[in-house]
Amino acid sequence: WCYRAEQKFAEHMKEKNEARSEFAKKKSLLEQRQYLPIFVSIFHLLCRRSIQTSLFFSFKSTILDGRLLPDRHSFLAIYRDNNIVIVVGETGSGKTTQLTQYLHEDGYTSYGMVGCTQPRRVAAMSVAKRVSEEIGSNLGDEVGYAIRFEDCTSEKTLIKYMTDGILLRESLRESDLDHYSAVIMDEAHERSLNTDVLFGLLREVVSRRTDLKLIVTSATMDSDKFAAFFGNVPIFHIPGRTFPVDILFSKTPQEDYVEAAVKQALQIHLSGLMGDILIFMPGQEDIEVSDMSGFIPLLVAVLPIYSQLPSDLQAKIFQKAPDGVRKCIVATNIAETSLTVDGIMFVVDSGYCKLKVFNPRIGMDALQVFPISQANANQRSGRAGRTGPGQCYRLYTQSAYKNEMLTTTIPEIQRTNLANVVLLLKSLGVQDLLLFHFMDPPPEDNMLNSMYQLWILGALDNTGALTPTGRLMVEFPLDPALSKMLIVSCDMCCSADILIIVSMLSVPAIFYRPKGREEESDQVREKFSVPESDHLTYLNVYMQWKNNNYSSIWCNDHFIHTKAMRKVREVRSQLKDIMVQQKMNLVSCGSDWDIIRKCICAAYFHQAAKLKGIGEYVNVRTGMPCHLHPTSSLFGMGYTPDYIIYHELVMTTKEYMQCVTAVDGEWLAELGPMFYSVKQAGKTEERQEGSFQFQIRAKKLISHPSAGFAGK
DNA sequence: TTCTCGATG
Repeated sequence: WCYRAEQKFAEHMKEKNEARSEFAKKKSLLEQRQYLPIFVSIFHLLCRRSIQTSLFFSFKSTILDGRLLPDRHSFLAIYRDNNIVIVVGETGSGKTTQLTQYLHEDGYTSYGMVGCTQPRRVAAMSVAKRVSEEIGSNLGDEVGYAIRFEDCTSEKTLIKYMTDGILLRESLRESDLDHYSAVIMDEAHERSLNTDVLFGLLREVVSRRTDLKLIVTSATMDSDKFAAFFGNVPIFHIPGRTFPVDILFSKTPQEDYVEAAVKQALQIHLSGLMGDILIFMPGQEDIEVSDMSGFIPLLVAVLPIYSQLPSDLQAKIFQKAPDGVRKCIVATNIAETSLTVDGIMFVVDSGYCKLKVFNPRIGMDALQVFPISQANANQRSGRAGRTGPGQCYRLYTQSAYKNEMLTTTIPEIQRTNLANVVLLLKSLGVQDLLLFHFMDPPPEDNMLNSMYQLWILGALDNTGALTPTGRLMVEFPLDPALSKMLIVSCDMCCSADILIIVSMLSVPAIFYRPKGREEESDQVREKFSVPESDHLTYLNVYMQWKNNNYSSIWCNDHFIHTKAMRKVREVRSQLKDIMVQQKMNLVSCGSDWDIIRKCICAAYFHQAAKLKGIGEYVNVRTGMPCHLHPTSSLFGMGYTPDYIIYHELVMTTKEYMQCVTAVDGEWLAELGPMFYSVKQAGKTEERQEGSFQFQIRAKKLISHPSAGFAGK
């Protein structure tokens, strides 16, 4: 009974509604709601302190009545007495759709909205749609949602679903969140960057506003930690409805996880058991390399899925395979949380994932393969138990799981560049960032480095306070250096052009390089190439796309991701609105591309490299060798400028600079005087014309500002 | 001469 209910409820999350379940057709929405575990089952309350009394009464009344009362009553009773509650809601418990409605039904929406945050946009949209149907109103009236680029709420809205990033932005405008009577932070156990910042902020807001209620959802394993962080608050457990999954560990460690995964999938297939297979791999490359050719005569549809895959190919994993054909989906961790495929009976888990880790000391990201955490492993195996009992084959030993894996993944806030977080907190008036209450504080090094970077960009002054430039930078949903570039471009009269470049840089992967057609796509890409700059190459691509009426056919013909370009246009339009609002003028410099390069230099002078040898560069400040990425316009051309700036430094197989632009040495000294000085070199034999030659040297900083504002 | 895990504003 339980299993069937879960199966049916899974239906409502599907984007396409044509296959509405019989359950959904027969039962009214109210009846469906009452089937949910959150409504009918007993809450297991691990209570603390004074909460015990109120819990006692609510359970007592349950028993007195002689039947199981819907435990929403005991939940609401506890909630009335506590400003913050942790809810452990397992998959299929109904917490996401029901908690908001309970609060609404209990009168909380009479003095403000009930807000519910989600880490992902699709979730915010689809849940809002479902809840508006349950309440019986049009989406956008009583129940609405807000995500970037789309605000589907009105003055009537009482229940608002949104991404956590939106709530964070709202707190900039209204730091006490006065519009809300209650906030539910859903999927908080995923610990997104925004969630972690909101944790610290909301903890303060609740202490200031005694009428604001907060619910934080968590996974079982970190509920105690969450409760402690918010001040020993009560924890509710709501059971879920999923099918049992057999977990099978590898007896010995696997050396080659790709090969092991393929073998395991074949073995499952030959076992004669029915059901689709989902394989978790760390990255796109492993997925493409996975040689499933042994499957072809055996009636298996091998389907790759990763975020960079064009959407028409992505859609294939949701299509029903022909009769008698088994689907074998090979996925990155996109299939862990972001998308759900029904009918998976077998999961094969490589035990690895790719993560970006930031090294503040050298300002470099590294994209590395790491063992997954136990939480990841459980999430992956759970994917086999959504529509029936399943099996999960883990390509690692039980001892590796127990002894080598972390219980949970290191939260993003501890492994990312914090410049944006620091800027946001500064603008929210947080004086001493090192004392800000993070659940898991980021490394101090990282915080100081981010403050330093903001000082370089002129967003913070010598005392660590926000400057007018910094205040303007916060307005943009961009990384600080990109905001800075946009602001500077107004004075340099190339804002319309920089606006496009900034928008292009805000979107991943413009160029598409399909397997088997690498050379062909490289040749097409070269046609867009501006020899001295990848930034200008991007501008060129956008202008040509615009001249071709933003055509998607044109994109396909030129190996350009249509989806990415559409997003560029959306971002551009949003940024333009903010510029208009901030009274920043929009002007193009036409074909004077030197101005554009100088403008880029004004915001990125801190990421400069100097030519050393043929096609080899070293970082001007650190002396560290770094390489042009083979996708760069400057790569392999005869043209090797003395100085370049880079947008990003990523360590993969080597230290690669991604997106570079040639700059004049004098610009570096002019725009980044805290780093560079111009030194007049003596005439040397090799140099002709006797002209001054400039040597840009990294200058030792006279005063390191972090010393000044570490404590303040 | 390489490849970008996943999300967000």
